[in-house]
Amino acid sequence: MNLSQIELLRVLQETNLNLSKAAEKMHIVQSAVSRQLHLFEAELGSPLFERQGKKLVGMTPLGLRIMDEVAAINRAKSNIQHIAADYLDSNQGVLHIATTHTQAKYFLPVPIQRFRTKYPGVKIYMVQSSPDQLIEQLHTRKADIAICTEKVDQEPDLVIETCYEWHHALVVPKGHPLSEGEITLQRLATFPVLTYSFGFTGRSTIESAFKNAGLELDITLAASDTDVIKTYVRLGMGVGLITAMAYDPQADNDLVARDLSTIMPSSRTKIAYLKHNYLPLYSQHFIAELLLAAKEISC
Amino acid sequence: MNLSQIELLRVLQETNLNLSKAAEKMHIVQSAVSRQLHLFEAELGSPLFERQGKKLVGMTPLGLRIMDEVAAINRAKSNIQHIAADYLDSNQGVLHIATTHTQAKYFLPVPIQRFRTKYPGVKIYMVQSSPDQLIEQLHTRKADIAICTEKVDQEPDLVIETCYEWHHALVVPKGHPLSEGEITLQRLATFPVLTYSFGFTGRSTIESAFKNAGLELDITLAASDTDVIKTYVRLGMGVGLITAMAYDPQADNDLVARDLSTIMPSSRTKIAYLKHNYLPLYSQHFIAELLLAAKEISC
DNA sequence: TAAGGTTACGGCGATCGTAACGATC
DNA sequence: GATCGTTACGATCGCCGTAACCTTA
Repeated sequence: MNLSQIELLRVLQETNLNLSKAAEKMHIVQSAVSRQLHLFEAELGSPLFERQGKKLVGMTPLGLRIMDEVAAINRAKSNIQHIAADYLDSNQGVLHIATTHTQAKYFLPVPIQRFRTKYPGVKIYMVQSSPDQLIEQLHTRKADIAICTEKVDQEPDLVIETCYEWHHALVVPKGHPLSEGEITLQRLATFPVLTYSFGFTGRSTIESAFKNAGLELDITLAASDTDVIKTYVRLGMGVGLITAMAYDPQADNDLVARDLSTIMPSSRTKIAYLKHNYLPLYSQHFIAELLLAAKEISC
Repeated sequence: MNLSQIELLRVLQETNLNLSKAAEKMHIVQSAVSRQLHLFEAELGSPLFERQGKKLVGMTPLGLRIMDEVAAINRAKSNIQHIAADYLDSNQGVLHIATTHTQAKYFLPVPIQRFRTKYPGVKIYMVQSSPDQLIEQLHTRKADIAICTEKVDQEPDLVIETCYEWHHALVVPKGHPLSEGEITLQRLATFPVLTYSFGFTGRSTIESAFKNAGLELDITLAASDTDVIKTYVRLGMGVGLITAMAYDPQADNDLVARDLSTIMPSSRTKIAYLKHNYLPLYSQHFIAELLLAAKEISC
């Protein structure tokens, strides 16, 4: 048994058990991969893969059971490398942040800018994706840290820290009936609503708020992007329900924002990362920076 | 990085950072070990060991941090091998049981005999040791399963299952004053006591029982071995406090046993094994056998 | 001087790449 | 015939063992 055989098992999983693709990923010829797999299976004494003819079509129960251990080894190996690299120079490296458009545009700019001045040697990659894919990004190690609002509870293997709490706001064009007077869910429900797509930025809290009040919600347009929503609000297509921090008093001075914190439950944006995965010092500092920025928002 | 380098780090720890000893353990020459260590340190970019001259005298912070990952890799690697071996033939293998004399003599015979008839191909090794060393035996992998009564709570990395609950009994020669009448702690305390050595077989519950009653305990002789205690009871050196199951009505018919369950708290014997360590099927069955035998005792 | 560690060098074996072949769609 | 996997063979590179040397108790 050796580490490249362990690595091979991981790569095979990522390539749908395709030896040729795996060989390519590992920068060796396909025949070498084939041989190593056979050698490994021979060493263990039983096959790890189900085969149809020569093609790999699945894993044996033994293979499946062993993949857990394989994952543990690969994780630890990569941790060793990262810890050592971090120890050599904790001021440079790469940081992959998976998040949604809203966070990237309205929350992250400040903490990221501060982080960059402290760690100019760290390259930052933003991996934008939909909320339900964020966790997947962590597991496939395309991202080191995910920042998300929905669906991240009760995931084992993940560390989840609450980042900040926020409310939705209503945005309407100046002069719109809802720009004045008391806002209630009942009153809101009489207008067509523009808000986030399903799964995005607290959409679920909006739905449950209306559902609990026994009201029907008429969502005319759903977007994953606050700016799109604002654009259509400006066109008079309806009233916008967006996260309060996405309202910019200067840029959006043609719109009126109304606080909804009294009639809508709050949402929580969280930071998530893999439990057994080593985070370099700069990543830990980045998280600290996020939490600091979050505190400032709350004030 | 390769697996033998990882293995080397583990062996170095076990040999007090002695390269020559490590080489011997790994069945290669010392120069090879030296080279591999240097290569590994070079690959990581920083030393893992503190050196005085050429001697290794300790680990760097980096080295210490990395040892956790090294342990994880070695664990997973060994798990892979065991899982595969188990899958090949779950009816043979080796089972190391760490336990104390009392368990080995009075509790284990029945479950072990039953286990042997089911798994004649499994070799059983009894690792007798003192209770405070039992856990050490697990961590150093000299034992797969430990059976013990004291000091096994709140160990992380260990799975602990309660096996059975038992009480102490008093044994005295026939005709002894305590062979009749009500037994109280007060009355007991007026006699010299023979019982287990510190740390053994519920010794601590005996002590606390007397202490809570404000009584001084006069322990004339302490042994780790019930048979030694019985021998000295026969010689009239005092009254014996032993585990109830160690009294054999036939073999010990010259002694009288008195139940102490009403005046002495019960003790719990537990089964312990490493958390991230794969236990072969037969080991799992052995544990089931233990729990079954424990149930029968309780009846 | 013994014990522990490093370095140089030669040989052997593991593993790779090339290449030809086999199977399956 | 294109894709995917296996097998044979020669070449290379890594790693071990021998051995000479260095350092410190």
